[in-house]
Amino acid sequence: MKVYNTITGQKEEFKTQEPGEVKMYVCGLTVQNYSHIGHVRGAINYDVIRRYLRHKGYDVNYIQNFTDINEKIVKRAEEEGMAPMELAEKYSNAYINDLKRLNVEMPDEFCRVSENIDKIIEIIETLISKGHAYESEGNVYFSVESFDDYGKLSGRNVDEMEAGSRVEVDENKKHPMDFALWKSYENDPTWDSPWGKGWPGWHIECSAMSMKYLGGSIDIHGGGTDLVFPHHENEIAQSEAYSGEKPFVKYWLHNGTVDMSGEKMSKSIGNTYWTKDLLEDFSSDEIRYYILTKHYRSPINFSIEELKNSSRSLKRLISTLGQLDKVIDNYKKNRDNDFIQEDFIDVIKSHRTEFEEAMDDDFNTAKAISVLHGLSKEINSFINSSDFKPNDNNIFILKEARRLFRTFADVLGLKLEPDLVGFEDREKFSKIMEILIDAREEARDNNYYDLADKIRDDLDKINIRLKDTPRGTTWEYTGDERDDS
RNA sequence: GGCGGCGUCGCCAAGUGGUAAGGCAGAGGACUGCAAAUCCUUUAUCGGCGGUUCAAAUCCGCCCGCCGCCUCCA
Repeated sequence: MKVYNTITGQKEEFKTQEPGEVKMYVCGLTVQNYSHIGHVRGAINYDVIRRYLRHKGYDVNYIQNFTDINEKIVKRAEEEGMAPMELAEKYSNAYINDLKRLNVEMPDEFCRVSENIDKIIEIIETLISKGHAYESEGNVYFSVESFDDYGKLSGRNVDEMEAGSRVEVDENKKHPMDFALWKSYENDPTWDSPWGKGWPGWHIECSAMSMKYLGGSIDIHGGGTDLVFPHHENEIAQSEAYSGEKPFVKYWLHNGTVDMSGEKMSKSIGNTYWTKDLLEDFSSDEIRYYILTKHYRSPINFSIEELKNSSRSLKRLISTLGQLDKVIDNYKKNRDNDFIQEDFIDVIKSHRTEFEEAMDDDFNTAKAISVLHGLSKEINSFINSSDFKPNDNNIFILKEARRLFRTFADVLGLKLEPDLVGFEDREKFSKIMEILIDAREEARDNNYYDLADKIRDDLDKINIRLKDTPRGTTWEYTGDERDDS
């Protein structure tokens, strides 16, 4: 398995420090507002990476943080008229809810800055005693000049950067690139520290928490590409200066951002798509599928139009699985085993290999999904071929195919279930459909096509589509048809 | 100005040296009472120019266009 490592700029063979175990830390978000499609894109990318690592047999320990205290949270709390910690609680819960609705598995642990102040203080104290940090007016700064490797992740050189060219340099800093480990702050919420009341700087939290929850050196550290500098660069500096252990992180993974019509989506531009709103109109499968048909490192130029387009592609997979279920579930014991297509087993096996090869190559979900489409086509051909007969052998083969299909879907976190909104009592509903289909069958047998077509057309209007197949009529709920206008 | 990325069929998108995956949309055909679904067939030489090579979308150089980071950001 190969993984693209930001720090080397290359795909590297993936080897964990402890055989069979992966220590993975992903930067979460500052819980100051609802999550948007960009946040969730990362969450889905890392969710799939985690699922795939587990599929490969790794035991994955996955930690994600919440930044629950900083200037922005305080500001937002004022706007919403609540206490900062209350606001953080509100939006972290909202985020967790978004993740659940998107079928994103929960991390093994969510860690919060506010709960780890002790560890942060301990690290800062050590950094000061080692000469990597200094205190000034109640603030503590990390000295970038004290750390020779500074810039190794983002490929920057301290001297060449125009620090302060766009932002005023804090006069307490010895070097313009120095960054805060501890910030002096008077009003609540604050924590006591050897340097007075205040709170941690932004970058130190991830160093502290990844070390505390996962141990010294970790295998995978993920986040958006917009975190490479300065956040992750600073994390490396702090962590390695603190522990003396290198590397702090073995593989740095960065997912691309979600842009809006060529512009980066951001709150300041106001072109944000909130996750909760998207979930009103699209299923978790539709959102995940859309995201996963693009490589995790590529930027996504988001548009509703494209999301709809990719939904049509997703439907194809759902439909295949639906057919598979029907053929298998309707099968009744049968001794007629003369049609056996042994080589279909090989077809299934080769798709398994292809899928894994795609995922082994830096989690190429786009390619993996195309393998799924290939398998879908094979299954459809098999089931719909004129000489297909559901007998013991063929049903056995189809069950294998279904199992593989499901396995792939699970790795991608796709449910591939038909949209049944409004049909909660499905069993009863199915019986009603049977009655309708029978009645229409009879109409057709007697050449009452007008009536038969009326039944079909009327059902279509309420998003139920009938399909006349060689083995009888089936129905499916097509979901709310969305206008493309 | 510095660092990084991108430009592949109408649209989305894989593909990092061996002669262009897949999906959507389109066209033709099979199936159907007609449909739908499904299946089959069909549509590109890879932003431009030059170079390296037996061989390049893939490597190198230059140019054009777009974007991200350098400030909080997933």
